[in-house]
Amino acid sequence: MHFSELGLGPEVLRAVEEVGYTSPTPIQEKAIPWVLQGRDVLGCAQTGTGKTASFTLPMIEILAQGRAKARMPRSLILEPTRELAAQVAENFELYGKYNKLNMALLIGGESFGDQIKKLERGVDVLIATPGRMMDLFDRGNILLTDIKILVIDEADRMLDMGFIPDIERIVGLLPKIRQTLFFSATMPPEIKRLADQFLLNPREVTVAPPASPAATVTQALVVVDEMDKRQALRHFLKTDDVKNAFIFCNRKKDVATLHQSLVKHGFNAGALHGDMVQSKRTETLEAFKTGKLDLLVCSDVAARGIDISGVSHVFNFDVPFHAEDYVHRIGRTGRAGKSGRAFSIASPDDGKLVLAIEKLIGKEIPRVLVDGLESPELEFEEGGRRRRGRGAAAPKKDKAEVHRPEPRRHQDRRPRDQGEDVVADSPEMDAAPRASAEARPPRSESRDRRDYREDRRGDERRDDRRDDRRRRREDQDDDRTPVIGFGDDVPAFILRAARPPKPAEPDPAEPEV
DNA sequence: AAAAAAT
Repeated sequence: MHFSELGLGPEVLRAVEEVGYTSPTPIQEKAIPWVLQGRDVLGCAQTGTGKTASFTLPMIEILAQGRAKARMPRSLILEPTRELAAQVAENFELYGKYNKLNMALLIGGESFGDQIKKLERGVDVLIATPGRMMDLFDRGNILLTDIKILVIDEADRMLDMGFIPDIERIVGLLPKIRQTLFFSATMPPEIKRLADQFLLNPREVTVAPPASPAATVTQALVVVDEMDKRQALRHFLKTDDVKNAFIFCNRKKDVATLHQSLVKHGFNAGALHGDMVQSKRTETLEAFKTGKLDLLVCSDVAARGIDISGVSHVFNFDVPFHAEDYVHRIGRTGRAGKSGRAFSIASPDDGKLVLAIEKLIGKEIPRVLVDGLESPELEFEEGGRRRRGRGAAAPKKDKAEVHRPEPRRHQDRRPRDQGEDVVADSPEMDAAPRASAEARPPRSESRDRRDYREDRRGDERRDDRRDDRRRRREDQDDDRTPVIGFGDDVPAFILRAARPPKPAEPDPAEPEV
């Protein structure tokens, strides 16, 4: 199947060709002809399937005829997050290169002025998040009477985010005669109801979810005490050949503190969450995309849909609250047939969350150990009583067998504070051999621990048991090589540890347009 | 529980 067989015009085809794609993905192949015929489409597809181009390409084609009048856009695309909206806008720019279409991106956090100016000039394509869209409408800057095509993207996520009332209101303002394209990764009853309400005799297009990340992404999980999480993360960052990575936190404030901590440790990291100024969000994401930033510490704002090719790792600094988010997060790597690695850092309290994830993905996430860090067992609450178990398996006696040599090309990217010229603020716990814990001046204490304690200042729930453990650890011999030891139950992972396995399915590598 | 989205 070739793009030229879908009924797209020469301008669009030329743009597609220049980007380097020759054959459409399944959803593009199925949906584009229907869209071109003016039919409503109900698309059941996730990001990563080429979904975006399945509506942008035919829309460019359709909108190439005719011209927009001032304030009367001819099409409207609704997206759940600002970043996704921006991504769709880029898509239009890319493929609309040879069709002169006017486009406006209406998202919050950016000045009204420019957006209003564009609307005044007349736009063919309006790409918006619901809040800003309604705001501008209520101010009288948009007339929706000329909308010919409506796209509702990621409907299930809109539902999760509580946007459905907004969406219903917006759709109520549109002409009844129009073409509607409705996409959702899942079809729960509430979404089905919406689809019935918005669509007229739609063609249903369903594509299998892209090879589940569970198959294309090598996963591992470490259980450490809450206060050791940063050190565990840094260990992975330095020893696992990390080219670039998403690092997910559950809370915005933790995104900020972890980001600061990583920067202090010399990592080239940026931060992204929904409370940041939009200009910073855009700038940071762009820097990460173009490789100016190696690491992106982020909240779940970036968990879904964000498409950056060639991300080598995903780290869950926190185990996500919702199991589905785990799948979305690790799906940021291992894209387009490439391999990816995902490490999750759990604290003992995360037992239930880990179980939920393993149930969802249908397998156990291989446990790993970080040398030098104690790995407590996961705890599960059951009927008020605590049951423990299924943490990491006991470390292997024979370390040599599972020893992974300290890598190599990371050395040059490594924070400068490693080694002898350790300065006062220098944090790395293992940086230099030291005497006993008692003999050490307080400032050589790990920064993490200080930060951690500062975070918890005033929090009386300090756990003496932990202090004991900590002392024991600090007394340990210090000239150890950081190694990941693997639990007994995961021999396959050990064998492949140095090189991620090929995806289970030799992915046909359908180019995503 | 948290995060997302309008100011």
